[in-house]
Amino acid sequence: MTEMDGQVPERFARAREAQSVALLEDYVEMIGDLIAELGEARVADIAERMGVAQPTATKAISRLKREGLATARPYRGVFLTEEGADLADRVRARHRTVVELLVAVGVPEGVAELDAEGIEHHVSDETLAAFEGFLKSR
Amino acid sequence: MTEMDGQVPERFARAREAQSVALLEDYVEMIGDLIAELGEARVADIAERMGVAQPTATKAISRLKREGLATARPYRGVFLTEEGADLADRVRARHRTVVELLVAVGVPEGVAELDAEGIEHHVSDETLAAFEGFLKSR
DNA sequence: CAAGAAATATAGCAATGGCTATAAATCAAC
DNA sequence: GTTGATTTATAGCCATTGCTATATTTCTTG
Repeated sequence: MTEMDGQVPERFARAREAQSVALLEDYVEMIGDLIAELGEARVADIAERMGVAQPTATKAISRLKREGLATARPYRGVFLTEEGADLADRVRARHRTVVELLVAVGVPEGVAELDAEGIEHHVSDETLAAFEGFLKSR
Repeated sequence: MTEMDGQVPERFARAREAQSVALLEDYVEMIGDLIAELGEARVADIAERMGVAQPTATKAISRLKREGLATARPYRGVFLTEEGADLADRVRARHRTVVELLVAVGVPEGVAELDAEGIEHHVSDETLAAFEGFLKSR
């Protein structure tokens, strides 16, 4: 045990909070990718890439709209708000940094990609800055 | 984009799976800690340390019993099965390694503890091995 | 050992994130 | 421009993980 015992509940609360944001981040990044590649993000494409059924994607998109990250008209494509696009950029950059960090400490490329998907959502700004510093100073 | 585009849905599915196991791991580790410290794990203590209400802890313990990781009789303490104790040991070791790795690449101790709580559940055996190798070879 | 305090369990609610089945809207092609 | 195919939305289900309120059991103490 460490000297931080008193903060244990807060640690878990923080991890839970991060998890609740993770899905939003994944969807926003994916929508950003689709728009960049295809000019628009269709529900069917989003569902396929996320590996979920189409109604699941529709429901997630509703939440994105509620949170002000995306806009969509019924039976039309999905688009990101400025806030959503900013978030997508940050998520993408963080993902790259996490993969690079993992590779830098010896994790095989493919494994790094797989693990980064889960890890990235729990990397705070401070840790991300440390990762960048480490990568630069090698 | 990388050369792994075809596996994107599997990546997310894997991250989701890891998330569903994370809570079990946290509870098992915490119960192990409590037994080591106090000789037994009471529901009230588990709830307090996990930062959740007592019925939430009770419900989680039911799941642990269902999964064969813990045993408990009503109104009595909670104990780990052999499988649960093994899991607790592995989780604890992995947690330490993740914190050490983070510190090794420049993350401040306190931040490392916070972030590790979320990160550790997404660290595969292969990545963990790479972390250990990196730490040893410094 | 009886009563009150403390701990645990249960009931029931909400949000999230899955799913299938089906309805409704759009698109394509004749 | 209709019709059939495709796409999206909706309805309704399940499990999980939280919560509060309340019942029940155990513990403690006079």
